[in-house]
Amino acid sequence: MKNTSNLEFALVGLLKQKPQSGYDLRKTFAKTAMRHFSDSPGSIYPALRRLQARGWIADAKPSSQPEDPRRRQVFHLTPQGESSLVAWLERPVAREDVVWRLPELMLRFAFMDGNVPRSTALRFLGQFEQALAAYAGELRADFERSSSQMPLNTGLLAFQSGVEGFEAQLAWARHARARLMEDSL
Amino acid sequence: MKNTSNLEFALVGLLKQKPQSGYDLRKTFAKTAMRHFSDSPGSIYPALRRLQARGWIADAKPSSQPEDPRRRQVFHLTPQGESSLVAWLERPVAREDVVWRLPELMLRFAFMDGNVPRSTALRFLGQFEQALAAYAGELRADFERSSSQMPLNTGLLAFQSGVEGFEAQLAWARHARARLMEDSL
DNA sequence: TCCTCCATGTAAAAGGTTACATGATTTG
DNA sequence: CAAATCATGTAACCTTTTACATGGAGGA
Repeated sequence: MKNTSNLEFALVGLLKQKPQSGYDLRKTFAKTAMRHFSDSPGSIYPALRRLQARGWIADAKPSSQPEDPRRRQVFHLTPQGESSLVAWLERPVAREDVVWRLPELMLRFAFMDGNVPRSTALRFLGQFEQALAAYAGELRADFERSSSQMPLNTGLLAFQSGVEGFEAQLAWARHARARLMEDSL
Repeated sequence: MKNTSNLEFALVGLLKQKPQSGYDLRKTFAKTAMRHFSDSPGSIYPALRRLQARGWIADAKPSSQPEDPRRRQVFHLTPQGESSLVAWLERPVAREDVVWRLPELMLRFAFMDGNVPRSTALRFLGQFEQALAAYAGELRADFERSSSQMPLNTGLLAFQSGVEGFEAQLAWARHARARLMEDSL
């Protein structure tokens, strides 16, 4: 079984919350906090078909004659799709994920509530913090070394922005874990 | 003329600093602060050829018989490549760039020193701050509204992370502008 | 009637990932 | 001499972007 793109997991996560049509999903991408996903039909409709071909989603319509194929088509998650979603949410957080796939990690975290227990989200944040602290530490050390070796320039400043991005993410993770823990009391 | 990918501009920027081979560039991507670019040969060598075909870069070798084509091939920027690089660096910062193309903006900023005057970098940061402040403000308002309408959940926390990422970027931009201004005295 | 929104699709093009392949040179 | 590194490439595959296309429904 081949890899699943962030877009595909986003679709699966949204369909888990509520069965809906491709058009509904496009509107969600266009208007809500998930706006950094493209809402172009050329990405979403093919992605839905791939998921359907894999058996992760299905449409409600019985296979009666399709009449007008241009009619609203509501998809829902299959049991297989559900278990794939949960398996994805439960994956451990590796260092490489933090370096190369931060958006995917955040997408996973966003979909945890309602699909896996809070304990899973807390475990996720713990692993996330660890990996992030390690990587951000390395970057910071690298940056300080470079800083002392050359005069100020825009390349250095851009590097600093990258380091601070990871540090901000780390601060968020610590805060989020604290919030979730007090929320569970 | 078609669009140029971030990878291609990264190659152009590095070649402006110093003529070098594809292998050298791969090492740079593998080991320096530009490590979030892939160092796979399957991306870099084809990109170099596209740039060569466009006339932005050229190799030093005269067109003598190529003997062993597996020999080190050092590329340098052509005048056309240089002016394309500068034109890219000088583009105004639009709101959509901030929303959709933050990595490209940071890449541009990183390559400014040595290629355009400091005043261009300062103008860039000014426009960047404005667009970023506006967008981060919208996101923050959106987030506060959502926060007050529903109980705490991981989706909300993930959203918060996104907002804070933009806010951190904004804080960096203000700081960077101050640093560059005092550096110019 | 005209325009906008609903709702779904296709086609072409391009870029990147992964995996594989080749052979020279340097290092232990 | 063997292994690692230098150095460049190809091929298949896949996703995404962009642009175009189709029609129904509802409101001004």
